[in-house]
Amino acid sequence: MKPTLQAVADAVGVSRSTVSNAYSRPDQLSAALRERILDAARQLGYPGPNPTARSLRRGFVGSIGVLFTSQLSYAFTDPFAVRFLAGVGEAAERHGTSMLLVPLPQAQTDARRAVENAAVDGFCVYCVADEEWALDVIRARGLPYVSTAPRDDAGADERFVGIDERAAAYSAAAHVAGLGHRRVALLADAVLPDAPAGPLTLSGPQEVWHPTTRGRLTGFADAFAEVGVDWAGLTLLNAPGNSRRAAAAAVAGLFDGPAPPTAVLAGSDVLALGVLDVLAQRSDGPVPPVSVTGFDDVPEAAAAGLTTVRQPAKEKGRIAAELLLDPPADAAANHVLLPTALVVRTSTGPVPRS
Amino acid sequence: MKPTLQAVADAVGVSRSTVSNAYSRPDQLSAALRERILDAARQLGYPGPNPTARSLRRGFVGSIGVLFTSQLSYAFTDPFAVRFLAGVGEAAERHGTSMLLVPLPQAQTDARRAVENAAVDGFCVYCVADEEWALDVIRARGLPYVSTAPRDDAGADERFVGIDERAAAYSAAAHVAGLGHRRVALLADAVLPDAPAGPLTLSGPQEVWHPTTRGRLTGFADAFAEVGVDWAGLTLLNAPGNSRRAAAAAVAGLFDGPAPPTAVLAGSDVLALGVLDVLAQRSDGPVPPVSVTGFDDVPEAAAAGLTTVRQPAKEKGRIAAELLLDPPADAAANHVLLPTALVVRTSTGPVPRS
DNA sequence: GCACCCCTCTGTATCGATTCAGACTGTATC
DNA sequence: GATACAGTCTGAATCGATACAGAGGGGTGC
Repeated sequence: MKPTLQAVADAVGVSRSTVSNAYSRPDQLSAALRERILDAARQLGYPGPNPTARSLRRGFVGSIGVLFTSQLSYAFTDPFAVRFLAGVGEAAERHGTSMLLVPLPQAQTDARRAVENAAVDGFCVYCVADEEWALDVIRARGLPYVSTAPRDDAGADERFVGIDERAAAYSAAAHVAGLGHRRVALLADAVLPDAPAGPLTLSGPQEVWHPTTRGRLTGFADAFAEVGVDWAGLTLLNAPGNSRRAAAAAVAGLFDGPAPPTAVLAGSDVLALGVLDVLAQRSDGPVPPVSVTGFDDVPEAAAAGLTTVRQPAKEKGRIAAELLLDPPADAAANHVLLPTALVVRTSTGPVPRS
Repeated sequence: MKPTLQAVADAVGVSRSTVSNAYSRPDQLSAALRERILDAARQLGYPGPNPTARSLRRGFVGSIGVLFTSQLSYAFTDPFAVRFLAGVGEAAERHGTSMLLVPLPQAQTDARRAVENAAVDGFCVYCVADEEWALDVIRARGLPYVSTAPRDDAGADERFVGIDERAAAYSAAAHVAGLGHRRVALLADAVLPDAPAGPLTLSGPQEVWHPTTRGRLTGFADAFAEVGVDWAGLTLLNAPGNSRRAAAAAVAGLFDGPAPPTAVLAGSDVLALGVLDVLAQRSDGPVPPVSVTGFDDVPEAAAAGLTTVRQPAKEKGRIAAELLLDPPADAAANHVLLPTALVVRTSTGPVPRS
């Protein structure tokens, strides 16, 4: 039987309240008595107030949840997610708050249950898929949250940190279009739920499922529309799972046709790197170079010479947590749009003369 | 006022127990009543049993803590730590358990408090510094834990997952020694607490502070002792913080003397990569190449051509969590030693003839 | 000398659930 | 027809703390 606060109280001969105060409100009792209590606690092996009981009574937990709407293990595989987590961790650390990483089971019901059961004071929702149901649960629990994906029906007061996905993507596509590319493939994760890796036909970017992906593809499309390439003229590829492997699977056979694309615009660096992997392995004779762009500017991108759109990953995490832990009084400040920048490296170049 | 379980009970006209059972033990009531209760709950906006209250009564929380005895943000910066976390996450996911990342404040007292206050069922202790005090707290709380650093006074039944640090380090050093190197520098983190970056004099590896570092340096020393280079003949460098920058600071000026080392053995890949950074920038005329080895075989190591000792990072995390969540009946199986392998790449070579 | 206040400490109510022994009903067993 | 038993549901006890009003004693101001 582990000693309780009551046991310490009995040992010292004071009331339970006083022992509690010795731990949580030292100013409420004399220093001498406090020392006696702490000594007795040490003697008894009392490890301090039970965190769970304390949370129940106090009404808060002292930790924030980070929700990935996908495998938790994914979070550590994706370099962008890792940097995001680093930012969250930094802010949490500063506030003396812990981070709870909540894995979501595959089954919808269990996943719901997981969000319902998480002992946290709020959530940073990092969306890699549809998250509406999760937000419903969080709202029902009356917990605050910060979202990182644009949502169509977001209330004005809803806390959000993100970027202008469309404009950011536009900048990359405009760069590629400016280099003369007209036969172009767009590669992205979560274009449609449950679609396999490979080509996909949609009547327009507005049909794209995931809001982040939708924003980026819209930006790509807009830039090419301006140079006379409409949506139907672009090749759309789905790469479910946002991994190098998924990218490789998605572009399989892409360059073997009679008029292969001269550029691939990817919705993330990870996908772009996957494409570069594939291109690097195509050493079957002299092939005209293919331009590739990514998105995020993860650390690996620089080494690979990848042209990409930089967004401040760590900053995003930091601000998300900050918005949760220390919300600004001004409601407008709850909606943060971060800057992005096109980073041109060696993976893009002019269209080769064929 | 958020609805409680009692409110739902009142609405339906049943006892609190029955509502509780509707959520936690569906077999304890008729399906019809259960539906009525769940409906009422939905109507009232009751989000399910309060996790904290549930944990208090049930006696467990459903999450495990991961303790880094350093800045939490470090955990996401160090590629080895990230892979370790990925492993923990994988196991946690499989067990439907959440992971709580606990940031430790600088101040000793606050750090103690943080471990005392973490609402978890057990700890994976990832040590980057002295952790004895943390283990004391955890034991006082009566919580199970898994350690990943060798401890001298570890009980036989103490759960542990790690590698044979000495033997692993020995293999790297023997390789370098076999290449003919005799003027060698050893570079490591946490050689002594609070020591600045740079050279350090110790009478032997047994004086090294951190047990992991101690094991590795002992292995290095053993290999060189066998070829006639004793401890005093080796240059010891401290790189506090285990970062590329720390490595760069530690080796500053190292190669400018009359008889610079021809090889640097680092206690981690991150440090080794820092050394390679420095060497790459020394383009001041033709310098004889310096052999460098790392430790861990993080993803970046391969790209850099770094000779290193591979240890299964993700596996380590996975097994640590597994040991915690599903301890083997056999006490001996609580002590897991993982295999390591020397991976020879291009960063090591024979001593240049001068 | 009285009123007032501050400093310490106590006692009770409360946070929101789960547990478990039992009450009650209806059905199967012999 | 009595006994046993399975299936449902209830009530009180309990998990381990914190909050808050207030009691009691000593000091201060006037």
